[in-house]
Amino acid sequence: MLSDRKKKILCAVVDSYIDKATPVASKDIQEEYLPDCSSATIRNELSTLESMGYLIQPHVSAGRIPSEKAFRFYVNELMYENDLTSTEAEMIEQYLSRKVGSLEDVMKAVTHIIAEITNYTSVVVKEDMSDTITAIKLLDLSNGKMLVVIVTDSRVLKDGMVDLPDDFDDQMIARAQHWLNKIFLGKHVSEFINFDYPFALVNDEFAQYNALFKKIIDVLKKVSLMNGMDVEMYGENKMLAHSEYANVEDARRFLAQMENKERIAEILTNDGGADGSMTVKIGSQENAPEGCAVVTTRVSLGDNVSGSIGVIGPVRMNYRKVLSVLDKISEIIIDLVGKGE
Amino acid sequence: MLSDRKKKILCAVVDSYIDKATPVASKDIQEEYLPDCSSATIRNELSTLESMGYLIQPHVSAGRIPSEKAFRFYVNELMYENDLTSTEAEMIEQYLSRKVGSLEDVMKAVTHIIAEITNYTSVVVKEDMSDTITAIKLLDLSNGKMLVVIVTDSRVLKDGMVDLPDDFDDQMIARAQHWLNKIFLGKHVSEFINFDYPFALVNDEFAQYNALFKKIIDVLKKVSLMNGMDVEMYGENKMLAHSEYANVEDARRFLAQMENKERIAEILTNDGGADGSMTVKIGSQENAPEGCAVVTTRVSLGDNVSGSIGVIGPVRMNYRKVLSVLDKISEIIIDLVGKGE
DNA sequence: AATTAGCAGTCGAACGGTTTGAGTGCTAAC
DNA sequence: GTTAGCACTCAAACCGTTCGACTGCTAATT
Repeated sequence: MLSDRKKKILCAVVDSYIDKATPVASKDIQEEYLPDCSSATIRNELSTLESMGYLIQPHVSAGRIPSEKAFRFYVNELMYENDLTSTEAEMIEQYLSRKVGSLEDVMKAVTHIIAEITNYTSVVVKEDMSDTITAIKLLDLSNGKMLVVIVTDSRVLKDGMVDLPDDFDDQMIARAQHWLNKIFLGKHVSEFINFDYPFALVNDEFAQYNALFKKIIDVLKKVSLMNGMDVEMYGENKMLAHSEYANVEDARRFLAQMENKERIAEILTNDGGADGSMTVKIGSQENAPEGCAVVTTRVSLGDNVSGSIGVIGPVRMNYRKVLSVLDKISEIIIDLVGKGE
Repeated sequence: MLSDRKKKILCAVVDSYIDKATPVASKDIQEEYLPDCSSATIRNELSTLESMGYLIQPHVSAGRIPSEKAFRFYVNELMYENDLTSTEAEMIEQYLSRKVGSLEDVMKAVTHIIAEITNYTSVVVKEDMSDTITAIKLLDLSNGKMLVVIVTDSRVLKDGMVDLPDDFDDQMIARAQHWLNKIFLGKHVSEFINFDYPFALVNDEFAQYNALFKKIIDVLKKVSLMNGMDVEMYGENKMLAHSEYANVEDARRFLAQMENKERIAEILTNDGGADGSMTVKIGSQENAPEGCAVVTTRVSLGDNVSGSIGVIGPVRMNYRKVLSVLDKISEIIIDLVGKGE
C-alpha cells in the first residue's frame, strides 16, 4: 500500500506528464503540487516509487515518467473525474441533438464529436448479439433491377441489388420471396461464413432464382464475417498531433494498426461489461494497440444490440477528460435510445 | 524548343529524381544516362535548363531537382509509357475479376488494388449526370419500421429507415407511396440542396406522413450535397512512406486535405474529359492538393453515370507506372461494364 | 564553336569536442 | 523523517573543423 504522500506524488507525476509529455522533476512537483515538503524529500519518494515499478527514469539527470503500471494505478485509484467544461458538455448535447437520423448517422456523429473534443481517435462498434433473419423482402424497382432486403431481429438491415430476369413478373417475385423466407427465416447470420451455394436445393423449377440466391448468400457472408458488427471510426490523424507520434515511422505504424477494423472492434468488445460500464486498457500488455490506451464504455441499443464507444489515444492520454466525455455521451445515447422505444 | 540533348538530360533528371528523391548531379547523368558526353557539358546544359525554369538548385553544391514545369513537360512530351510488369497486370486482372458484386464493391476493390500497386492514395468517384427520381418505394419490414427506397434514373439507390406509425396499415402505406410519387417523381436531386420542409403541403389529412417526409428530404439533401457523387478513397497512409512526408507536420497537412472528400471529388471530375481520357494535374498551380499531383482517367459506367479513377501522389510521382496502371484498370472496367449491359 | 579536363570555390552534412544546465543521489546536519 | 547542499551525470545545445559532393569557370582541345 502506498502512503498518502506517495500517492500524491505519483498523481502529480502522472498529471504533469499527461499535460506536458516531458519527464517530471522533483522541483516541479514541489512547486506545483506539494509546496509543503522539500524537493529532496520528494526525490527520496520518487526513488522508492521507481524501485516499486511506478516510475521510469530515462537517464540519470532527467526527471521521472510514469510507467504503464502507474497509469493503471492512476486510473484505478488516483484520478478524480469530471473535467468537462460546461461549454463542452453543451457542445456535445447540441451536436448530437441535431442528429436524430438513423443509427448509422448517430454512430458517425458520436465518433466525430468525441474525436473533436478529445483530439484522439474515436471508435463506435455496434454489435448484434443474436442476429437471426426475420424477413427477406424483394422489391421490384421498375428499372430492371430488384432490391433484396434482409431484415434481422436486431433491426439491422442489409441489402443489395440484383438484376431482374426478363421473365420475372410480380407473381414470380412474390413466389420467390415466399420461397426464400421458407429457407432462410430464423437462421442465424453467423451460419453463413462457410456456406456453400446450395445447388442441391435449386432444382430445375427454381433455376431462375440462381442470381437471387447468390446475392443473398453474398450479403449474408459479408455480415457473417464481421459477426454482426458495424464499426465506425474517426480521427485517426488527430493522433499525429501528439508528441508520441513525432516521427512518421511511428505515425505510420499507428495508422496501419487502425486499418484493422476487426482487431479494433475485438478490442472494444471482448470483455463484455454491463450497460454503462467503463473499461480502460493500457498498453499492449492489456491488449490495447502498441503504445496506446483504449477507453471503452458500453451502451445497450435495444434487446439484442449493444454498442461500444471507445477512445484510442496514447498511453499518456488525458483519462479524466476522456472518461468524462464518454460518460456524457453514453448518458445522451441511453436517453436517445430510451426515447426511441 | 529544347534540343534533343536537353530533352534527354531533362528526362534523366526527372527519372532519377522520381526514383531516388535526391538532387541529381551532372556526373550521375553522365554515368547512367549519357555516357557519350562529359559531365562538364551536361553541367552547361543543366545551367541553361535551370535558367529556363525547368530545374531548381537547392544550393550551389547540390545537384538539380525538377521544377513542376519540368514534371509537366515530362508528362507531356518526354515520358514513355507502359511500365507494368506482367505479374502486376495479372495481379490487377485477377483481383478485379473476383469482385463482380455491386458497383460499390468494385469501386472499393479498384481503389485497393491501385493503392497497393502504386503505393499512392487512390480515389474513385462515381458521378450521376442526371439524377432524377424515377420512383419512391415504401417497404414494410414487419418490425415496426419501414424502408424508404429512392430510385433515380441512373440506377442509384438511396435508402433509409423510418419508424412506422402504429396506425399505418398496408393500405395506408400504399396510399403514402402513391402520394410521394406524385410529388417527387421526375424531380432532379440537385433541387433539394436548400429545400425546406414543405409544411404547407402537409395538411391535416396527411399529418401522419411527417416523419416519412422528413426522412425522404433528408436523404435527398444528402445526395444533393454531393451532387450525386459517390467517393471511395483508399491508401491515404501509403503516402507517409514517401520522403516528402518525412516530417509529421507535412503528413498531417496531407491527411487533413484528404478528409475533404468534396474537394477531392471536385478535383477528379471538374474537367470533364471523354471516356478513357487521362488528365494529370501537377501541384497546387494546377489545382491539385498542395505538393501533390493527381492523375485521373474517366470511364463511362452507363447512360448517365460516369466514373473518375484517380491517383494522388507527390509531385515526384512515378507517372509512368501510375498512367499504365490506370490504363489497365480502365480497360478492365470498360470491359466489365460492357458485359454487364 | 562546341566540348572537355581540370581546378578553385561553395556549402551542407557529419564529426567531435566543449559548455551548459537540468536534475539526480548522497551526505551530513537539523 | 526532513532538508540543505554539493558533487556528479548526462542529454542537448553549441561551435569549429573537416569532408566531400557538386558546381562554375577557365583554358586547352577538337
